[in-house]
Amino acid sequence: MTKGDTSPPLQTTAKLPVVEEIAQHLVVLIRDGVITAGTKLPTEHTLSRQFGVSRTVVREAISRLKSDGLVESRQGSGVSVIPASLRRSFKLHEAILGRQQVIELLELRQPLEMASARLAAERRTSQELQEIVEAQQRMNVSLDWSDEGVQADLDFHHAIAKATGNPFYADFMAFLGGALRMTILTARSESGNPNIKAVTLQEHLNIVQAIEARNPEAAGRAMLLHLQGATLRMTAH
Amino acid sequence: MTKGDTSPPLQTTAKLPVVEEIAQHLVVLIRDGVITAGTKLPTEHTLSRQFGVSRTVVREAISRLKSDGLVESRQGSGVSVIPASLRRSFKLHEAILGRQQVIELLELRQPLEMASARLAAERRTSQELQEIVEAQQRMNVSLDWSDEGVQADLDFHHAIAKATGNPFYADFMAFLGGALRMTILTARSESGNPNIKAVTLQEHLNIVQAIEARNPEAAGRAMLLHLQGATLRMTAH
DNA sequence: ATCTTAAATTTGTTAGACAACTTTTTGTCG
DNA sequence: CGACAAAAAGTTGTCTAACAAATTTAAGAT
Repeated sequence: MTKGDTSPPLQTTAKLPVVEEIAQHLVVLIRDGVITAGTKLPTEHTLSRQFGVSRTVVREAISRLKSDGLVESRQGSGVSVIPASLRRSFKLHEAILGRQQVIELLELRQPLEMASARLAAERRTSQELQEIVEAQQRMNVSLDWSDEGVQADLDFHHAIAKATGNPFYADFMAFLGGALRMTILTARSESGNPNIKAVTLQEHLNIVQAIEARNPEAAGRAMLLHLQGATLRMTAH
Repeated sequence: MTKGDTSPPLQTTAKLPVVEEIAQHLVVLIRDGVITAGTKLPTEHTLSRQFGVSRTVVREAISRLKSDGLVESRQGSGVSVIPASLRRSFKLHEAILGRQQVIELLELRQPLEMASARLAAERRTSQELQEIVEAQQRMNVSLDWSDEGVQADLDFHHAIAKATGNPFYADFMAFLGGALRMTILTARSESGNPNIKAVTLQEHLNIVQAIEARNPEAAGRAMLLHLQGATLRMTAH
């Protein structure tokens, strides 16, 4: 008879770790301007007593804020809040995205993917083109429309982003792809339409051909068509 | 007396904190695939001995990785690496950007700013328009071409991003603006050309008018012109 | 061999201590 | 009284030790 299996303490929400809770609490305090930029946080001792936890836990929470560039600590002085938007971190607050958020994220992705395709068409080397084709083919042979197929799809877009020669494109596309991965997976599993795969492959082929021909305009246009189609397939419940 | 007058540059390397160093080391291990996704990290005790630091430090480092969604820890089991691209964090590794990185970051920003302007022209409310105009005017009255002028400039772009109604645009633009802030500041201080300000203000005015007229095409075009000009001013040392 | 139970691992959290550094206070001298 | 130097207090950085909680592994009994 384990003790923690029943009767959730129903105090807040769930059993989310103490450190995470405190970190989030501090983030809210900073974001809402309760703790103005430039001023200092309460001391670790104070926060420790205030939250009823040990200093270690407080330090781990603050360490996360430092990692995100939200605060800066100087030994002997204290922990000061860094001016409003100098955070060098962009993160999704929740791991799982709601429907509205997926739409918004796709709306952010669209212009980036188009620019990515255009730049790739301009700058791609033969080696980078080969990697794009390889991902395309791997998606082609994936019989089942599930995990590895989605992975090949994401790799396809990532390969294009890498072909821009701009590492920020590559990194950010990988980030966005990871965030949308689950959504893509569920969307495809729910709609059992086998026709979708053929359509997607044709759209991909158009993009590849434009990049191969070093035609930025055509590449951007083909990517736009692909994304519009994909968005419909993903968001039309 | 300003705070930055001390701290002579005799550090250059050995200054970075222990926790940060270890965290970065672990990130590299994961990114380079030395520790495969799905497998577990060495135990905290092992890492502690391996790095020659206490378990507290190791825990703080791991806590940062957890915050970025890179790893997941289960009490009693261990710390397992989360599948490659499920990280819900996009961050700049270095706080200070080199010249090449600035160019690349601007290249990433351009299509986003254009899309932002287009969407803002479509969806902006009168209140959001007012905020854009307010930032524009604040930039106008800022006599000196320094800190608050740059802040108003960033606020201008941020206000446009907020007017898209898409919070991801707003957040990401704030993030990019913060990253480029220093570069903008130094670029403007170095080139003492007072004509630049008039040009920039005129470019901003064109954008505002297009958004006010709810003309997405014109807004995107005006933003493109503005960014191309700004890029030249920033990168042509 | 299978199930149950105990022991060993491993992370989560707490407590206290000392070092390194900064800020504040105090003491001294001009 | 004011300025400067030294001492004291405060704060973050790191370490050690310990226990709690959860999981995994090993041992034991039927």
